[in-house]
Amino acid sequence: MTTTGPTPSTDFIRAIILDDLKTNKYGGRVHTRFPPEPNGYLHIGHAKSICLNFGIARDFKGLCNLRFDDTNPSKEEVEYVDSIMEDVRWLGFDWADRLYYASDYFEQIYQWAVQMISAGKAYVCDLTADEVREYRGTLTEPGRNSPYRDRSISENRDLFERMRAGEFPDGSRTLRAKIDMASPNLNLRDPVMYRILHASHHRTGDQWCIYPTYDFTHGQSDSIERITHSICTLEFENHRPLYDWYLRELGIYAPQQIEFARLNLTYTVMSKRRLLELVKEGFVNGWDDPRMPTICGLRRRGYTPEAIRNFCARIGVAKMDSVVDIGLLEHCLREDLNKRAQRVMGVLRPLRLVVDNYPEGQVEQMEAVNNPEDAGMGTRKVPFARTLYIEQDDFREIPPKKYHRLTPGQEVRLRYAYLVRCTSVVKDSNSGEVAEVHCTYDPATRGGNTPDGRKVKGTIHWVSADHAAAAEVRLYDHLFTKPDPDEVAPGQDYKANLNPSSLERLSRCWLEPSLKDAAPGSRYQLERLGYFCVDPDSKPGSPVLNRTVSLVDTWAKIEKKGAGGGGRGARG
RNA sequence: UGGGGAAUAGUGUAACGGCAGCACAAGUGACUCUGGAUCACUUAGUCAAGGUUCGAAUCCUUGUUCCCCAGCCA
Repeated sequence: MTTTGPTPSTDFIRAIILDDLKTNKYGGRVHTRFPPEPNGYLHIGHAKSICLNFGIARDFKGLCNLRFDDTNPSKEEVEYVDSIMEDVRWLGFDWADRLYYASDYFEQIYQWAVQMISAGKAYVCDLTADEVREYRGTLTEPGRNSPYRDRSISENRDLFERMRAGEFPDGSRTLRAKIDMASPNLNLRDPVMYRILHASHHRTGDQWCIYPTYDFTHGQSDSIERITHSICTLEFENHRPLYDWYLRELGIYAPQQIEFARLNLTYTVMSKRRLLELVKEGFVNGWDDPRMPTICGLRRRGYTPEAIRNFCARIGVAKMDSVVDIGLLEHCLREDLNKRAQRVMGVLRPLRLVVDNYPEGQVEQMEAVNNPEDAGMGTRKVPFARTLYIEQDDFREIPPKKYHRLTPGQEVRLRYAYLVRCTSVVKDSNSGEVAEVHCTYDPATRGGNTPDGRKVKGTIHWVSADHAAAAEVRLYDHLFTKPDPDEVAPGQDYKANLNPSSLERLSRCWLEPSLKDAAPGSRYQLERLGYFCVDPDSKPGSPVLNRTVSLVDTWAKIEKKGAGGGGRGARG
């Protein structure tokens, strides 16, 4: 906090904690928890919560638990708990030996339910789900008491015991809190505490056929773990009075719940329901599809934990519903990758370039800088020869205004190699498209230097045709075409805004030879193109690259602005 | 039409009765062997109307808009 750089101002939650520390509210303790339900993969929204909870523990020298809120056996699976642990760890956080499951507390929670019954604060209700809804009333009308509300304590105890023993079918009865059917807060209209569910639980197996609801579990779990600050999202604000009521009636330790606004991002969706739908209906290739906002998707895309953590620090924490520009996430990514990614050359859409006056069969090893931002990363050799590939975009027979690249008569620099001047083009006899470009080089400019001090506006990348490694490159764009995917015509849903070109596969790309056996997961900057990472689909000798994010493209902006004037792409 | 929340540049977020600041985005220029990076500069804001005060984004009143709640989901 007292070191260099702008001091991040404390968010409203840290302000509360600071204050609690001052008043010694929890004896100087700060103990938070990250409580996911294992019913899906973690996404960038969870990362915000993870950074908040673990970050607070780190900042205040406190602790943060990982606890699975696994109270609904019908939706939860081990696959999800494994992935959640992997993702939290990958993000750089450690719960040490404090891994908990709400299901570990089932017996205690059951005993608390019995205690509530004995105190006359809970009853077994025989109403069906539909009837419960009817009796609940509406937003503006009070509800009515259940006809089973005044059962005797002993009858309630007996019935609840028999619920546990499995005597009743699913949905036939519930245990309900006896609070107030006229409460303006619907959560307080005799909420369900236990439901009958003959389902196998991922941890407790068939030990139980009744399961506590989240509402009757969450506060108590926090209480058992002596959580001081129970941080959750806004939609649980209405539930806080209920949690407080349970804790007070039970007479047990009560943490302080603080709600913050969940993260929303432009051009994507964040709800688990929707992400599941995209996976199940095949709109993406699994939870770790690089287009997904899931942590594993971002990881496969090439995101770094540092970039995600930095993003979470920059978006702040508040109670206002908001939508963060995905451009900020991309900015944080570029900022991190710029510092650490090794530079290499690769051509995505190849166009043959023949250097006519370069000796046939000659090969020179050109020295290239690995990272201009970090001299410590050293240099490497890149082979140069007579026949090269350059990017189709880097040649125009009829150049638009301000075009600095290769064009008949104009000189450009081949990065780290030589200055060349285009002399002629060869066109495909059928399509009429440019198939090959011929040029001559200036031997005095070896390494890309200009001994005579002459200025060259354009520098383009290249690979030697005989030495390059063939690769597949996958380009990604936003998953949705609109910043707000919910902006649809009547009768349509968010899927109508799915971006049909969110994935583009280029199968005939050429990379400099050093990338031939690049390890999956490693990240590079392909100069002038963007940041890429090696996908697990790669086979030895045939790499597959994902474009993590493009470089800021000033030329594209200029070209777009001048639209209507400049000629279109050479590749059509 | 019940209850609970929230409103500050295009976006996100500070300022806690005392000069409305920062970041991203956008724009302009410098520099450059990546049209990258970097640097400099510019545009742009307190939901509205009243009130209290020497002084209001901040306190009070009224209004407006948006979000959440009628799962035996979390």
